[in-house]
Amino acid sequence: MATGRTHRPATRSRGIPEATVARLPLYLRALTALSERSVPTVSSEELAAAAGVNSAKLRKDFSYLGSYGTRGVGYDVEYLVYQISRELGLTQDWPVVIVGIGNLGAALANYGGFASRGFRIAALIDADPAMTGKMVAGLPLRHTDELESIIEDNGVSIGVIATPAGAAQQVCNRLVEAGVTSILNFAPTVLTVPDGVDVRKVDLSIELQILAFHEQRKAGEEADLAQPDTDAPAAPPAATARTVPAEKRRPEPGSDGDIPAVMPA
Amino acid sequence: MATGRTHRPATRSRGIPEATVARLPLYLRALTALSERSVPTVSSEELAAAAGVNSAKLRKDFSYLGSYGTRGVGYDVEYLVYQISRELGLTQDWPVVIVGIGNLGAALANYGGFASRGFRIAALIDADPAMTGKMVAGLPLRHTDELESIIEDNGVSIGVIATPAGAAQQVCNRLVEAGVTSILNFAPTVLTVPDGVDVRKVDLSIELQILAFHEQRKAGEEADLAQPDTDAPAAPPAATARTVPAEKRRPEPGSDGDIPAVMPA
DNA sequence: TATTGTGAACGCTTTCACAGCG
DNA sequence: CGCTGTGAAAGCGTTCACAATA
Repeated sequence: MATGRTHRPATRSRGIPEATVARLPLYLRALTALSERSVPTVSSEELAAAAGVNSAKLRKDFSYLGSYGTRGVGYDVEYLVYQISRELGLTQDWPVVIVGIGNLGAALANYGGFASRGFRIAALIDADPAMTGKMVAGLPLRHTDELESIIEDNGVSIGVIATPAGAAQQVCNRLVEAGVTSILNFAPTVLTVPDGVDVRKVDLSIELQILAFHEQRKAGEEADLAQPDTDAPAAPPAATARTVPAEKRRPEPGSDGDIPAVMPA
Repeated sequence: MATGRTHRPATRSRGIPEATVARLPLYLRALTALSERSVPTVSSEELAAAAGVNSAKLRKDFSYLGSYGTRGVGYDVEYLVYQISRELGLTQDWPVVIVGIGNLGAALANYGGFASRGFRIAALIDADPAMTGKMVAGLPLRHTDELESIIEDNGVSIGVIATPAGAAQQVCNRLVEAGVTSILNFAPTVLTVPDGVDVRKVDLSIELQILAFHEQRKAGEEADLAQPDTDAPAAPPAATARTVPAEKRRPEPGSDGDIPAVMPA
């Protein structure tokens, strides 16, 4: 690198590692905050701290975009904001639809992060006819029947699925059929899509379970040799079926109200 | 492995790769579905398909837990459900608090995935005094003042932060101070925590930005040599500050209502 | 025979450490 | 001198392909 900067720093984009792409939004956020405080330049060390990564990683990441820094000085904040925004495709307008306006869908519609940075909610779509026309986040709910026309009319290529698990695949199919090629899935299901369609999933229950794993680890380290195999079945792998010792949750008097148990775990 | 199965398949847990841990909940979900359909055994191929991974990966993952399968047959569904549940720490009760009951917090409180699998909402906490006592998901909202006592009284070690970005670090500090050691963060900020505290973040805006990157890629591949550098500033890295070409979003007549623009990107 | 369990190869990601340069 | 940019090394994670075995 260093030498030979050709005339197109633009489509040098070929082959930015996925791990780097996933961090660019983080850097962008930190840079935006600096920009708002009118900080003109920032070192890799400072920016890395703000983004919660280490500086070597950050420098390596930026090296995939080009040589945008100045040795001995750091990075120009505004310039980097622009370059990263462009790299991420945020200098253009991305109409999105949100399908499934329950608690979560409504939260998403009201979430500022969607409206900012080039994302624009083209429509909120729900299957419940009784909800059609109701206003959420300033937008009228549209019925699922209109899904295809909404997508085509608005040139929507990004869809957000916030339906119950059972409806997700079907909604997904219709989105893809209508032309959506990127999907953000909040429903706790594995979606099957054709090649060329990207799916990212956000799964609250999975995140909690990962935390529980580590939490258990911590607890186990203290007591260590405790936990002499609770009442675990030492059943031979392919013998009589073993059942989880049923619900052994203590419902803690007075705090287990009517929490819906959808069991999407 | 194979040979020498010692008496404690239990705390063989040492050193399960993080990537594997992150997939265990996925397998568990697929297995639970099979269990509900009373399917007795499943092959790595079938289970992998249901979980959306390839079978080699699944077998490797399971190999870290122990030899729970039967060659020529497959895995006993119930037995695996139990083993994975135990590995993840889901056979015990995990009281959690959710802090910040806005749109998102309420959605989380109502989300079935929280209530299932050993997670129990110990309390919903919000800073707004006007909200205190209001019922959400069958639980009364508690005021932030009670945060410490709630955590101590209930032995809460997992906290969910769904506050605005500005309040997140402060809430986090109080949670950690009171004894929480695992945090699921929905606020778009980097949280700083002491060693020994786990943080996982869920960031809607980041996921969308990653999708936008790939989406842009796809579009670029079609038109390819098009996009001759929109109006990009070829500014020398450390020269005069470059500003993003201001808002060039077309507000698409009639659809840019009062969407809050919090800009947490 | 069908399918698991796993060494070994491969590829991606992170980290190191320092040359290059303003 | 200070800080970026980057080869090279180290560390993980995935995939291959096949020996082990119920």
